[in-house]
Amino acid sequence: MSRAAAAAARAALAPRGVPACPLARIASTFGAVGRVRHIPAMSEQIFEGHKAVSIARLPQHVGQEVLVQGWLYNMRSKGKLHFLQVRDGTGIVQGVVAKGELPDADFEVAGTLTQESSLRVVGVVRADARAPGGVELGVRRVALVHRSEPFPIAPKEHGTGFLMENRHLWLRSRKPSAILRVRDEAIRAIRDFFHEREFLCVDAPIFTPNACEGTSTLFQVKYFDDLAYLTQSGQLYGEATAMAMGKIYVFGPTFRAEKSKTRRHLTEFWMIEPEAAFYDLDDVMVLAEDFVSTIVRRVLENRREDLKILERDIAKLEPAANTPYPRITYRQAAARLHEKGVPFTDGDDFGAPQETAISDDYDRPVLVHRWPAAIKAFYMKRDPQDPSLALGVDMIASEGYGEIVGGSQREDDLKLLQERVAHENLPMDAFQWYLDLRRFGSVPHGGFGLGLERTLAWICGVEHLRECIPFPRMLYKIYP
RNA sequence: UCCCCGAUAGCUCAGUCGGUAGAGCAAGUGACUGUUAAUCACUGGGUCGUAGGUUCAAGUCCUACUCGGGGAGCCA
Repeated sequence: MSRAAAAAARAALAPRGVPACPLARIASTFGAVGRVRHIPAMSEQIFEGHKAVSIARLPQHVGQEVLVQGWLYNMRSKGKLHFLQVRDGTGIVQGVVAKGELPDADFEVAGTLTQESSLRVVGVVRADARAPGGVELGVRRVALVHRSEPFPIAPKEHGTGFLMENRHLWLRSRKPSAILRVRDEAIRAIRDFFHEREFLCVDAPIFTPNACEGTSTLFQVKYFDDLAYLTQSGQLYGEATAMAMGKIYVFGPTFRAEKSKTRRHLTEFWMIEPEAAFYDLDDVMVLAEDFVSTIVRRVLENRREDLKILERDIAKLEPAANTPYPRITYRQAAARLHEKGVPFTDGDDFGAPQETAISDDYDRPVLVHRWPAAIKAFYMKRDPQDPSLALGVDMIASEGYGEIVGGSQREDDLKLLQERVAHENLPMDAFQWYLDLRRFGSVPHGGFGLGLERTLAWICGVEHLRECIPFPRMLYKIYP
């Protein structure tokens, strides 16, 4: 179909009173689409002749009479006026219900609405400087879909324990909704980032026959007549796939059964693990800073309103949208800790206080590389300049949010890797397939893992990791 | 596994020296044509986490347990 013919077809199909090309609006919201080769059938919801419009897109419909479908977030009444705060997941808009401007029966219904009642509202979109979102709705019809029972979460202060017990309902509130939208943006930024750089999305298994790194406590499950574990990392499988496809990433859930009871831990979280053949440690570090800065940039570009709802100090986030990120060695970091008087024993891993002290020196995340091999995983390659060091790198987020990336160049020599497996008392048989990767065309390679929820907690500036996933799984907590 | 803190109305909390249970908000009713967590008036609302102990008397003191929160270790 020629471009002109496509335009004509679009014009013919476009409903009255809306712009001729709905795809143009989608393109502007979701990023550029290529040449439009066909016009998809879009699901449209009509009520009494009015087309449903999401609250986020109301500013594009000023002057039009539209349908909004959603839930009552809050209501205030003033005499013969009702102010309905209606939410639909994309935003909140105020509907002004004035007696005389709609059927009396609808006015009466509006007056008796309870919080979180579901409803359809038809009204005229009008720009109003007093409205927080810039527009409000002059209501012409109110149709109750379901009258809500008293809603447990009043627009008031609540404790985190109570809110988490009602997580299925709390998701409807402003802050959780904003975080879910930022999460969606970050996930799409991640997929776009890797696609643009020719990394293929592959999936690693969730059931695994053995502990990947042999260290963490894992969830045990019955696997027919055997035992299996829920994966703690897709990395080893990622390495195998990278030897097949060159550059890949694994994006999936990860499970840890450790009894960590802090705001920085979940038992189920999402991890993104790129792995690339022919990458050395420097390549891994460049990739990591490029990656994290891209996620930050995308959220700043497309989800600024949500960051405002979250009261995020954007000035503190903006430097992280630019590369390069500072890089220091473990030894330099250790020296700096001593300089600052932070308690620390050389050779140890960093705990939360050490991470915070290191990151406080910079306005963006910092990469700490070349760690003592003794405290790092068996698969990390030794530094040829100093075999006591592993070619590993951690990225520590700013403002005390801690480690968000852990990565390394992998050991690609069969003999050395076998020695490491033996030294760590790992089951050699279970690792034969992994060792095969060093038998058949072994190459230098590396990658890292990024914890999605920790990254989101930092970007959103929220205190608790559990707020960054719709239904968090934590120590002893699995409801709702 | 260890350390610290907490549990009183639907929610957030106060409750003095041990002496018969309080507030704000929410809910219900009513008033008000520009409210932004509206305001005002009235109304209803309690097995003080559970079990035991001390005492004439326990929300309050003691012990154990349960649940929740924070942290250490471990990790992303």
